[in-house]
Amino acid sequence: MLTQRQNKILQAIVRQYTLTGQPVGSRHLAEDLPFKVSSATVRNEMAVLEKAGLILKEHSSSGRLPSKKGYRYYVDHLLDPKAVTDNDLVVIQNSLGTSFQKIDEIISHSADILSNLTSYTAFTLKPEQVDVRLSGFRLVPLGNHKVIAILVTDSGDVESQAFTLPRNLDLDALQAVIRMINDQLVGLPLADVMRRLNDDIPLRIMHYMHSADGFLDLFDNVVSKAAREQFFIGGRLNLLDFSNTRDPQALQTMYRLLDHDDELSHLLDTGKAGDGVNVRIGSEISKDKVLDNYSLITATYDVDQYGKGIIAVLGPTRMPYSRTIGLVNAFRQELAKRLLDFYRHYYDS
Amino acid sequence: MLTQRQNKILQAIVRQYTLTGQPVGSRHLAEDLPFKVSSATVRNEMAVLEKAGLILKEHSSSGRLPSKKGYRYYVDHLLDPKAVTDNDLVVIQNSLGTSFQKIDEIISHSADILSNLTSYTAFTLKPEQVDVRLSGFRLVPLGNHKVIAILVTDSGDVESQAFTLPRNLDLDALQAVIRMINDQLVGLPLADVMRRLNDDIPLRIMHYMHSADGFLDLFDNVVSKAAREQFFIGGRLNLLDFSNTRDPQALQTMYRLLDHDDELSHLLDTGKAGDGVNVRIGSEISKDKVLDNYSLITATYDVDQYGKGIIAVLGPTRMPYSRTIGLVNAFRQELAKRLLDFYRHYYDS
DNA sequence: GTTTAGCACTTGACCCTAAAGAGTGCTAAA
DNA sequence: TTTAGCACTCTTTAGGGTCAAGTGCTAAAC
Repeated sequence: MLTQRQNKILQAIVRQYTLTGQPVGSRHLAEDLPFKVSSATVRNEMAVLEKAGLILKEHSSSGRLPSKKGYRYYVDHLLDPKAVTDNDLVVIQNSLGTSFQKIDEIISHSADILSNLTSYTAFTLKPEQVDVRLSGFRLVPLGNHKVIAILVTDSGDVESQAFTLPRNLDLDALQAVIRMINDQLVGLPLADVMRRLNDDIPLRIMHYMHSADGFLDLFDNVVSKAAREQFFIGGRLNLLDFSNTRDPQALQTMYRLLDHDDELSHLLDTGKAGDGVNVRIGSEISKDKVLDNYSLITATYDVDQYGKGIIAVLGPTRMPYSRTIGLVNAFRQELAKRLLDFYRHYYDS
Repeated sequence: MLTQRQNKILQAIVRQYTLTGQPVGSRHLAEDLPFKVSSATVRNEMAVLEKAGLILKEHSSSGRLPSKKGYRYYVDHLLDPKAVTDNDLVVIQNSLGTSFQKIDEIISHSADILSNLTSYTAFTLKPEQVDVRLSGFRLVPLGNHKVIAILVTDSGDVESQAFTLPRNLDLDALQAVIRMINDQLVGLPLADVMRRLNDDIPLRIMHYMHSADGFLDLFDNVVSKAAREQFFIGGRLNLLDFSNTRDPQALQTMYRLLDHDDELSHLLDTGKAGDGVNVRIGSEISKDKVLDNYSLITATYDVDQYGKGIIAVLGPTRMPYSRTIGLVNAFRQELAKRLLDFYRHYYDS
C-alpha cells in the first residue's frame, strides 16, 4: 500500500508524462507537487515506487515514467473524475442532434465524432439485439427479369438486394418458393434461419426448380446483412503514431492491422461482458505485441429494451485518461439517449 | 533534340534510379550502358542533359537523378513498351474471373487487384452511362408503418431504402403521391429528376399531404444513390511512403488527403477526356504540392454501348513506368471484357 | 573533334571524442 | 525524516577526421 505522498507523486508523474512525453526528473517533479519537499525526498520516494514496479527508468540516469502497472494503478485509484467540459458536451450533443434516417448512420457517425473529440481511433458497435427474428421475406418483381429481395426483422431492420432472375424461370415456381420460405422461416431467430439455409432449405427449393444456387446466395446474402454485427471505425489513421516513427517493423504491422477490420473488431469482444466504462492497458488489450503501447477504453451503452451496444477508443498508453474516460462516458450516455429517441420514434407502434 | 547516345544515357539513368532510388554516378552508369564509353564521356553527356533540365543533382558532388521534365521525356519518348508478363495477366484474369452479383463489386474489387499488382494506390470509376433515365419508382409497404422505396433505372440499376411513415398518414394520399411521382418523373434523366425534386415536386406533394419533407429526403436519397459516381480506392495506405518518412509536415498533409475521398476523386476528373492510357507526373496531377513526388497513370476502359469507366494508379514519381503502364493497360482491357460479359449476361433481354 | 586518363575539389556518411546537461544514488549532516 | 552535496551515469550535441563516391576541368590520346 502506498502512502498518500507516494500517491500524489505517482499521480504527478503520470500527469507530467502524459503531457510532455518526456521522463520526469526529481527536480521538476518537486516543483510540480502540491506540497513542498526537496528533490532528494522525491528521489527517495521514487525509488520506492520503482521497487513496487509502478514506474520505470529509460536508462540508469534518466527520469521516471509510468510502467503499465503504474498506469493501471493510476486508472484504478488515482484518477480524478473530472467531468467532461461543457464545450465537449455541446459538441457531442450537436453532432448527435442532426437527423438520421437509419440507426447505422448514427452509429457510424458516432465513431467519427468520438475519434475527432479524442483524436484517437474510435469504434462503435450497433446495439445488439438478442434473439432477432425473421418477420417477413418478399420478392418484388421489377420487370425485365429483375426482382428485389426484401427481408424484415421483428426489430424493424430492413435489408434488400436486387437480383436478376435466371432466364428460364417459371413464375409460379418462384411464388411457391417464396411462400415456402415464409412458411418455414418466419418467426425464427436469424441464427436459425442461417442454419436452415444450409440445411434443409436447398432441398425444398429443388422441389420447385432445378437449381437452388442463385436463390440460396440471394437469401444468404440478405440474411447475413441483417445478422451481421455492425462495426464502425473512425479515425483509423490516428493509430499511426507520429512520434513513434523510428521503428519501421512496428509500423508495418500497424499497417496490416489498419487494413483488417475484423482483427480490430475482435478487440471489443471481451468488452461485451462488463458494464460502464472499462480501461485496458497495453498487453491487456490483446496478445498482439503491436498494441503494447496502446490503451483501449471501452464502454457499453444501454438502450433499454432495445439492446446494448459498445463504443471504444484506442489511443496511446500515454493518454490523458481523465479526459478520455470522461468523454467516452459522456458519449455513451448521450448516444443511449439519442438512440432511445430514435427507436421510440420510428419503431414503436 | 537529343542524340541517340544521350537518349540511351537518360534511359539508363531513369532505369537505375527507379530501381535503386539512389542518384546514379558516371562510373556505374558507364558499366550499365549497351555501348562502351568511359565515365568521363558519360560525365560530359550528363552535363548536357543537366543543362537541358532533364536530370538533377542532389548536391554538387552527387550522382544524377531524373527531373520531372526528365521523367516526362522518358515516358513520352523512351519507354520501351514491354508487354505485361504472362504471370500478371493470369493474376488479372483470375481475379476478375470470380463470380459477382453486382457491377459495384467488380469495380470495387478491381481497385484492390490493381493496387495489389502495383503495390500503389489504385482508383476505379464505374462506367459512366450518359443519360440514365428513371424507369420506375415504387413504395412497397412492409407493415408496421414501414415501407421500402425502390428505384429502377433504365440501365438496370436498382436502389432501395427503407423508410418509416409518419404516424398520421393517409394511405390514399400515399398512393396518390407515388402515382404522381411516376407520372411526372419516369423517363427523365436522373439529373432532371434531381432538379425537379428541388423544384416543383415539393409543391405537388403538398397537394396531397401536409409536409413534404420526409418524402423529399427519401426520394432525394435513392436518386442520388443511383446517380452517384461510383468511386473506389484500393490500397490507400500505399500512399504513405516509408522511405519518405523524414518530413512530418508532408506526412500530415498526406493523412488529410487519405481521409478525404472526394479530393482524391477530383484527381480523375481530367482523365475523363482522353482515351487509352495517360501519364501525369508531379505537378501535372494537381495544384496540391503534396503530390509533387507522385505520378498518376489513368486509363479509360470502354464497355461498348454500356459506357466508359476509368481506372488509375497513383504511385511515386520514381516508379517502373514500363511495368506499371503495361499493367494498367492490360487491366483496362480485361476489365472491359469482363464487364461486357456481365452486362450482356444480366441486362440484356 | 571526340574520347579518355588524371587530378583537384565537394559532399554526405560514418566514427570518434569532448563537453554539457539532466538525472540518479548514496552519504552525512540538519 | 528530510535535505544538501557530490560522484557517477547516460544522452545529446557539436566538432573534427577519414572515407568513398562523385563531379568538373584540363591536357593528352585517338
